[in-house]
Amino acid sequence: MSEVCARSKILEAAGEVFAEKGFKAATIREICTNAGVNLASVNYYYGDKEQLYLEAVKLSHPGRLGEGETALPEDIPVAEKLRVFVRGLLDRLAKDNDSSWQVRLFRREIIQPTPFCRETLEEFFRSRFSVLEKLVEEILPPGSPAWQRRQICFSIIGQCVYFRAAKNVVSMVIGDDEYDSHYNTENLTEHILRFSLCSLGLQKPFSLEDRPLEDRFDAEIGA
Amino acid sequence: MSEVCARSKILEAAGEVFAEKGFKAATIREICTNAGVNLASVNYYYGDKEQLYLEAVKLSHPGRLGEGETALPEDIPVAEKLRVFVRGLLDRLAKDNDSSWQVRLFRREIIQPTPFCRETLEEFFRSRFSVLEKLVEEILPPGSPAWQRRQICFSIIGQCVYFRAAKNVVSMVIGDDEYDSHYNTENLTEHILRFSLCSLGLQKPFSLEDRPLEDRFDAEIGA
DNA sequence: ACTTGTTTTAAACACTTGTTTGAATTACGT
DNA sequence: ACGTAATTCAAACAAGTGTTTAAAACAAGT
Repeated sequence: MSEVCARSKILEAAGEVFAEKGFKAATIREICTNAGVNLASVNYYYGDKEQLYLEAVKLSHPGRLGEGETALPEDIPVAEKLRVFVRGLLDRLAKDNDSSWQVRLFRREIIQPTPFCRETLEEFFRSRFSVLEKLVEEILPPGSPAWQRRQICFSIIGQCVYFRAAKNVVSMVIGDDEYDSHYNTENLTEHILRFSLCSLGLQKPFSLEDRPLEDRFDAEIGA
Repeated sequence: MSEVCARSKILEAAGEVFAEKGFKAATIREICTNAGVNLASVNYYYGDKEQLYLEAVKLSHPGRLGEGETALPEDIPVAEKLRVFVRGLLDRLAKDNDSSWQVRLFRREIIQPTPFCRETLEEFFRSRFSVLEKLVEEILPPGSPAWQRRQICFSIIGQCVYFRAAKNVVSMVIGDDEYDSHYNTENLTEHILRFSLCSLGLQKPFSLEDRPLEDRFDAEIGA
């Protein structure tokens, strides 16, 4: 198609294949075929497969992209900020994502980090996590311990990741119909947000009245 | 050590190696070496690698083991039942588990199912899920839609799976010290249980008083 | 002791993988 | 046009994989 040099053609094809199959299952032969270059070109331009993968992941880093999603709107209620965060994360993790390989490859690294680019990912995780942590800190009472705050953050993140990563398991249990109708990004955002806001006391719990009180609030847990 | 036939020696060694490295990365050569049998024995006794894996997974199925953890105690409050469920799941998913390869191999299949034994797993998932679903049904108001109930179930399961499966990410963000002190099975059980019970209205939310009310309950979400 | 069927063995096969090689081709400055 | 460097290419290499083979060793029945 485009008249670009072989080096970038390789990287483009490699990103696509790596995003599709992962590091191990992707083969240099397929990458070179798709790129329309000779088999030896990968080693000529990038040294070996591992360095090629690292270059691809570096290019997939959202910091390098102009997505600028790390900044949350300022002048909205904290619950709304949380919704933006949850939807953003779900979007990024969306399985049926026909977006660029950068997004898909980076999602791969989020869900199953390879040992090659640990530091590249670590920086991303920390920065994203701190956004959520500040958000939860706004909600929790001032005296709350930091470890508890972080556990809550991971509970929120965990739901997002699980719903996306375990699509197979979910649809295996509930069937494809219900999955299609209740597990798109919109549905999941609302559910996870509500589930989490209830815990945080910003929304009424799923079950409030119309239940007998004898077995309510009587689990001797925590405080 | 023990004087058993080659067939079972292979299965034993295979279970160990499969649990450690997964299907793809495990090699027949390593299995046979560990079992102390000839390389060709796997194909002689089991046909091929795939069938051997399937036999190992079948043997790892908790239904086949005498663990009998599917039955929850009857005469305890529903919140306690949920705790038993959560702890049981966390136990089964525990990363640093020096237990038998059966448990570790089955955990592997739970987190990353291989296409080989889909039906074997499907039965397990459904049965376990229905236990949790009945439990949640007890808590929710009678009119609640089924899809919502199931979403809640997956939110609970998702937390358990994520905290266990994403240990690398978690400790990468918060450091090993905090992980060791606040993310063992006991801590996680209490946290996930509380986070979930809050949502379900069986426990007071993390934040109730001592916060300004202006940004509380004002997210126009759900009902 | 001989036969028959089962198990074990070493070797090879067929295939895929990442990587290297050395010659052929191209690009480009002089 | 020439010469040098960069690039491309087909081919092979080396290591690893699951699998097959055919002969050897063994066990058991008669």
